[in-house]
Amino acid sequence: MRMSQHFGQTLRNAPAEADTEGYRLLLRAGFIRQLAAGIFSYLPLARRSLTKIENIIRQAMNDIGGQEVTMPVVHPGDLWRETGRWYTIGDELTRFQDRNERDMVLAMTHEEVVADLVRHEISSYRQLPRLIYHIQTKWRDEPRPRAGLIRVREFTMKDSYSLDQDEEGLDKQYRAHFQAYFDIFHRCGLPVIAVRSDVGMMGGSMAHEFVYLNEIGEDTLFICDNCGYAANREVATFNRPEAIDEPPQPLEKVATPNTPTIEALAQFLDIPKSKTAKAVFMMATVADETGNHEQFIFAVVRGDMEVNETKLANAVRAKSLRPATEAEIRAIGAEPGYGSPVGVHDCLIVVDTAVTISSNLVAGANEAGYHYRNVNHGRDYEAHIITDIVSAYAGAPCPQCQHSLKAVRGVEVGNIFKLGTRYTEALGATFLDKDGQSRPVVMGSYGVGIGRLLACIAEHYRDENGLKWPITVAPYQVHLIVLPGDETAPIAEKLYVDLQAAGVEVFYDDRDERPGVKFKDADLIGIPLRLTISKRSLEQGGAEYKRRDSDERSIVPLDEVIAHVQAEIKALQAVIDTEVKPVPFRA
RNA sequence: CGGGGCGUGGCGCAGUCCGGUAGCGCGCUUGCAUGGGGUGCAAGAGGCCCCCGGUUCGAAUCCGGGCGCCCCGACCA
Repeated sequence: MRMSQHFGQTLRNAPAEADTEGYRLLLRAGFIRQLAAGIFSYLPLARRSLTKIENIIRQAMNDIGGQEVTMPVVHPGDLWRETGRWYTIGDELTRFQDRNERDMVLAMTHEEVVADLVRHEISSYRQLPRLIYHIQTKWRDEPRPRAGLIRVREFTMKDSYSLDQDEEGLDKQYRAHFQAYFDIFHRCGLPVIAVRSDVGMMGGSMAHEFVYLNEIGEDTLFICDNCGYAANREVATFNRPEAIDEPPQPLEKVATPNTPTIEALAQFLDIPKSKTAKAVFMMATVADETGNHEQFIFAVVRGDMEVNETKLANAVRAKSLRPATEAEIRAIGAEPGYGSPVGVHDCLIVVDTAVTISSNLVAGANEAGYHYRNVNHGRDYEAHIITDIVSAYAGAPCPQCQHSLKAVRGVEVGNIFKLGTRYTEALGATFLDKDGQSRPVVMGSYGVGIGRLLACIAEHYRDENGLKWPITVAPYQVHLIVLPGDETAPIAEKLYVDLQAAGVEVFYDDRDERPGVKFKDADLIGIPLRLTISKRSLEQGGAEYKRRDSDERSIVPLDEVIAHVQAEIKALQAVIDTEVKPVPFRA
């Protein structure tokens, strides 16, 4: 492409809304433009990089047996009613009516359509396993888009769906994706880690996220530097301290004026927070045959720990949780700020395991200004559910090796889910097995956010002058600059033509601009290799060659330029290839 | 949904408190000079001051209502 013909310009000043550096550079270099909150246009440079990313993904998917399809962006609402998600998903699912007043939705994901296809196309075990995928626009009306391309409302995603007879087949395809995803991200030059994650609104039995570790991310992860344990905050566990073998003491009511918080209580009684039990009151929305209803949840955790709402919601199979009101708290016999499970009624008591192995805790007396000393689970109250409902924290002991966990931020660029039969059962997508038995197809779903991946690469490969694309995803391979001089123009023109004829992707700056402008733009756009034809370079015997990631410049004789460039591209590619290697599966 | 900020040529901003001819830098156009790190000089083009209503002789500025964008939180396959 001749830069004189190129659509899109570089900017000296980035628009004010750009807050992360990678986003600023993508705007300044003319890759993307924002149309509305969380809605972007991709200009030619970005489009070329996206196409390369997509093709890397296509190859990886095809390599594990994937077949590309395209599924619609607009779905009938009835299909989403059949799986129940019409009712369970809130405003992030955009609904509208067509001219005949039929309910429609904008696709935020495609499980429904896949299951619908499956029920029409798959009838026999002979047609399984299968893997289909597509690269398609999705719409999620996020409450708060942010950080440029990291969290958007309209986005392109590769999503694949595995179809199997049984769990065993699913596991095989799941593991194939696990490796394929590492291959994809490594070919794009992006370092990622895989972490266990919550299955969330997708439902299912196992899920991993692929995370690019960076402060701009909005996922909090807990990782162990010692053994490699890594998990999303939503599911991260840690090793509970050993039970303190302390004989139960008699229950004792004590006056504790003005101590509605654990902080104040521990200070007032001069005890560590770990010797207290904290009551957290939530209202859970639970669905059963009769529809949705609310259930009061009385969660008990040790005073030094925090309730993890995802874990709690999973423990009680709630669709959603909200804090209980003071009136609701009093209605079960508790008192805000002084609550304990001792003597409450009409609620589901969920107790964290750390509480059940601790004895003689201080807990509320369900009366303002009073607490009980020596509260013991099993003697003073019974839990309905005992499980892990607290968040891991920085410094907590690793569940695998006891080493101290570290909290880090990251961006989720991909995920893999074992869905099971949730969607196929709901839609009646069944097949006949060898024995003639009708069984639901077992599904997995696997996503990669394409734009988000581009944004992460931009964030990772940059310096103070601009972007520095890895060769595999760079919009062009070579940035050719021509500077004024008697012979420079015809030589550069010929080089431009010859490089392209040799299969090299060239971005040719043929504009009438000052040298400084051209060099600044080249650095900003970040194409990996740069060639300059100038009076000076010709005097020195050829073209000046420079890599974006190095300050070294060299002169390459004109008749060797093409071979040199091809060799350099190959060398850069080889560096990427060494990163693409098997990664052991961690469940 | 709660809290905060912002909305003025393409981009970045000043002007708003205290109402009186709409400004600056960058970019853009033209010319001359320059020609290896966003060059210099000169002359230009370009604005429903987010929208609607109100107050006023007069509103970018004051008042009311809306919309949009950004940040923090809530939320988030």
